[in-house]
Amino acid sequence: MTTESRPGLRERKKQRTRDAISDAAITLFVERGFNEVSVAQIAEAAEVSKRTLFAYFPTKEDLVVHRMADHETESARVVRARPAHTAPLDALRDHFLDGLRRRDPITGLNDMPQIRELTQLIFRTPALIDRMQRFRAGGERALTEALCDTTDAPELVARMASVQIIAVQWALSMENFERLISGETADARYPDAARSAERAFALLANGLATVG
Amino acid sequence: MTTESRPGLRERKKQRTRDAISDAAITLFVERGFNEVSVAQIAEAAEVSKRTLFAYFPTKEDLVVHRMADHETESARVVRARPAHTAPLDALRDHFLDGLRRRDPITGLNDMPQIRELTQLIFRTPALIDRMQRFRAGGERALTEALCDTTDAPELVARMASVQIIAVQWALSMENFERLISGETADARYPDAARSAERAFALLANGLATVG
DNA sequence: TAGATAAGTACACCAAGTGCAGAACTATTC
DNA sequence: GAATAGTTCTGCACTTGGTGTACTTATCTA
Repeated sequence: MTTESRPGLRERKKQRTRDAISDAAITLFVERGFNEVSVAQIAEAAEVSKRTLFAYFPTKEDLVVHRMADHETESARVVRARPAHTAPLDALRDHFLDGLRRRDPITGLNDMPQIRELTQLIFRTPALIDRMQRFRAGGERALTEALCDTTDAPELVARMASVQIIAVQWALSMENFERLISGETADARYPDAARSAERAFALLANGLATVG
Repeated sequence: MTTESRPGLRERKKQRTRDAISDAAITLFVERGFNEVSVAQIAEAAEVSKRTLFAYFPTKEDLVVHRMADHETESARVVRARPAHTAPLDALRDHFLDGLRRRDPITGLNDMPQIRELTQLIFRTPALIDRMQRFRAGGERALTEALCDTTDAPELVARMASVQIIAVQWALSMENFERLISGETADARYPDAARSAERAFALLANGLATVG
């Protein structure tokens, strides 16, 4: 009756429940603000018990930020998957620029209403910003390892390079977020965003001494 | 009876109360761990009501991290106060190296028992790490402004330089913290710490392209 | 269809943090 | 130096995030 590749009913139900909870949460948060909605209200809206909600998401913050979890190790993956004879930094720059072109939400350059609302929610809520920073730390660790494994740079250099790169990517994304929040469209912002990214990566490559 | 410069009894009492609460908190936290001590117990140990405790410190985390608040704008101050014809990055490097020599706790290179214990407490407690990151964001903003005000670098460059610098300083301090936590003494660590810092700042100045 | 196993629920509980009304204290003024 | 105005502190009730537990209900397997 069920094909061999399809997960069982149990797994499908779990996924549906998980989505129901997350959707209810984000809808309510966007509507009324993170602190103005209680987890009890979310559980009620998703038609599950509070206890079940916490079985799927360990904290209230995770109801929102779990959607970003995939991106945690993105930079590390890009470095590992880069073509031979390509410098890590070049691969990362190209990937970021491609993200801008594709309007990847992670670059801050996506102005679709749902994504914009989610972004604003996060940036208006200190507790959520804090939580995002934890992903950043994880991303730094993963990138450091990727650099160590795929280049012959000493560990200190890998660590420093990695924190610099993540910091710059983060700052570029933040800048784009802010512009979009203040009303600019993604298409209008794109040319400057791309130029900024190119300059920022050039700065990473060539060093701060070049600007006095 | 009181000299004109001395604050009134009320102010002095406030300061004493504040110190009593903070001291009680840190003593208990170090003894038993952040999550194993409730604010009610801290209030009791400091002989104030829970309500008074929250009048002085807005959250449980602030009981610990308020001691770091002064350092938030340290980098910005260093840049603003640097001698004429000195590059910001040089001033910051010299300041960091001087911090290492002085065993400034902020560099992670102080192994006095009290400071070591406090450091370990923070790094063992995710909630406290999160809170520390908020200082970092403030430090980045302040440094960006300082760079804009005292150099003719465009704002994008100032922003990127600032997040890179703060990221590197943070990573260097973390490295020192970890070494000391794993048993090394500050004096034993010092030579490597200084060399690492010099290399890291050189990397900032010369760029990542220099290392493939 | 029986029974093992996993998911979900109800309920009681703890801790962080807030609002409020009044008590205790400090500063000021006559 | 007593009245009083202004702060700080307290006690208490309350909300909310999060956990432990014993129990029910649903899915899977044989």
